[in-house]
Amino acid sequence: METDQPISILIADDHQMIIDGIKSMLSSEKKYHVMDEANDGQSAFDIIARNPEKYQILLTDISMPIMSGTELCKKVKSKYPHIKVLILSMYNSTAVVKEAILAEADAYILKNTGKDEFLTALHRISENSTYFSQDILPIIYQQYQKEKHSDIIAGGISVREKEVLALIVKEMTSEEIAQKLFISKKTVDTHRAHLLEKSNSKSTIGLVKFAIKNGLVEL
Amino acid sequence: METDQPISILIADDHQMIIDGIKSMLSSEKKYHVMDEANDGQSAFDIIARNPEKYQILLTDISMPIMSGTELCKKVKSKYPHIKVLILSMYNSTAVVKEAILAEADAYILKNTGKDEFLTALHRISENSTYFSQDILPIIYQQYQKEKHSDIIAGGISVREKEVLALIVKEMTSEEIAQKLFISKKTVDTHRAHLLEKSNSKSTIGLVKFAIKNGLVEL
DNA sequence: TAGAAAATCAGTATAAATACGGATAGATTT
DNA sequence: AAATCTATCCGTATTTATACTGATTTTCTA
Repeated sequence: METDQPISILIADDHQMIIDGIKSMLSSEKKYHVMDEANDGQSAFDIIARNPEKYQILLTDISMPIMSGTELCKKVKSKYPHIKVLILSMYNSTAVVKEAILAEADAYILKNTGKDEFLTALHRISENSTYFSQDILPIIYQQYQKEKHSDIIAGGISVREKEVLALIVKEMTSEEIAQKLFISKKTVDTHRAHLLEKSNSKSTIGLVKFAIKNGLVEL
Repeated sequence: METDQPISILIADDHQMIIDGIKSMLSSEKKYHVMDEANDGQSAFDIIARNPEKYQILLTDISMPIMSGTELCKKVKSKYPHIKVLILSMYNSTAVVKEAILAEADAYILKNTGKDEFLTALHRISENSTYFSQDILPIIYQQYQKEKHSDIIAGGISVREKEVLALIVKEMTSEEIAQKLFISKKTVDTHRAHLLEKSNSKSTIGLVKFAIKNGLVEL
């Protein structure tokens, strides 16, 4: 199937410039063809759902509004396993990489890598192989397997903790968060303590940076 | 001079993919030619300093390591005023736009704008005109003129305040910051209060987000 | 040179976050 | 069945941050 007609690609990125850049980059490569594009995870998923057989490769950013790249990857991989997913990320952090692996991404590259590596990644996943940016290889061969709980995400942070973290980043106090989630302020404090540990932060400030770096929240 | 030989461009961006994307986008436009590239502000400046006449347009990202895009813009504009500067930004905030204007940028566009707008911006600055992304036009025609103090940056934040902010984002307490800057903790608290006002934040969390959004710190 | 703004410092008070040291119930894994 | 992990809760104490109302010096600029 790689011989005559080009491999069709769907790009999901909230930065139009990245999309246009990639399209231009690929315009000279007749092996690939960018069929459609989306600016958030949900639209990307909808586009695929409308005609799943149309796409062979999904090229997605990590941090996008409405639905993140990793969530999109998970959903696509579970419903349309024939689609290869290449994740593009701004940051090179253990947590995000692990999340991408757990989402069963086929390739993961950083946005600060060049055209060559990008094309290599595309070639590899077209051959049913995988490609992970060189910088993150050490991370992969660690014990990510044992953390394969569906309810554990970036850096061992639970869904509940993530929920609390999102509200913290929204400048809410423990008191306010407690009310919003119908739990005690003490419980929120405990979550905070665990978040501080898991993110190796000294204070809430570190927490905010952690959340942003790991794409757990929208800036 | 626009007639025969292409207009030479220098790109500064710490994301190689953006550089390659832009290069691909411009490869079909024979009017422009990307001569060189840099991954941070300092290298970009060095490259220009080595041969200032070689470049007609500087295309730079806002947030870059070592030297930011706006700083780069200021330095280039003061030493080599013949070079037109187009600033590429991730975020569309009043503060950043104002900073870009004060840095005398010729064009300012967002990374989520498409190829067309990008080319329009290039054409405009080639004709000694300016181009500012449509979304930010209202901001421009406000009283940015009266804030034209060289020591005032993003959102009316002074250099000292910016200094304090940078340390806050590094998870330092007021006490620690006071020691580091050889001032009283009370002074640091005052700076904090002013920063909270100017960034419209309820707490330090908002301050951190503000700093990141406006490229005042490296994440 | 008068006025504005920045940078410095102070007191007092409250609110919020962090650090301890616990505890319990439920789910999952080994 | 035992161990582990999550999510929930409590008390006490300390540290940090924020709010409010001041003030002084310097620096720049209109």
